[in-house]
Amino acid sequence: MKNKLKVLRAERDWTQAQLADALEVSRQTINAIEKGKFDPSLPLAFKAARLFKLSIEEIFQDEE
Amino acid sequence: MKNKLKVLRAERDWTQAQLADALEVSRQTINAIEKGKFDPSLPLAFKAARLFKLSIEEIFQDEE
DNA sequence: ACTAAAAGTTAAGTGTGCTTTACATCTCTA
DNA sequence: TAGAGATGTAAAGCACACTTAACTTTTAGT
Repeated sequence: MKNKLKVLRAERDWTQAQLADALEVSRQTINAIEKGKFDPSLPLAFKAARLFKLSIEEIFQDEE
Repeated sequence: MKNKLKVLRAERDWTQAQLADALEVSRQTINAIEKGKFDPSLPLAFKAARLFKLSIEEIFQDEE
């Protein structure tokens, strides 16, 4: 599962910690998701979509 | 997390077991998701979206 | 009413999403 | 070059996504 969190953060000049705060998860969780260590839960994906005003599919891309 | 799996199944006249097969999960998993016992993982949500040719948001609705 | 298939439910087990704590590395600027 | 903020990484632990197996209840056809 790929994702655009790092780019979306960069566009807004946010740190991992700031994004973590906005999504109410730990900084390590954001780091791990950005680095592809694991996939977010569906509720967390929805939260990110709401935050960035994008669809889940625009933020996260299934690699088959 | 609400979802339209039961309706989408009904439209196609599929059983829970058939949908489970198509999504490569157990029948109990489909039942539990339909009954709202837990949320699917993001990869499983993507798989369902591909299967039904719908967006994740069209199948699963976050209730806040 | 019988039967069979479908749906519902429960219990015990495995893997992973996410946590806290802690420490290491990188980058920038004073 | 020292220090601060940002990022990366690791370990231990908890909650939940998902499994298999087994059983009960509902639904529909004959």
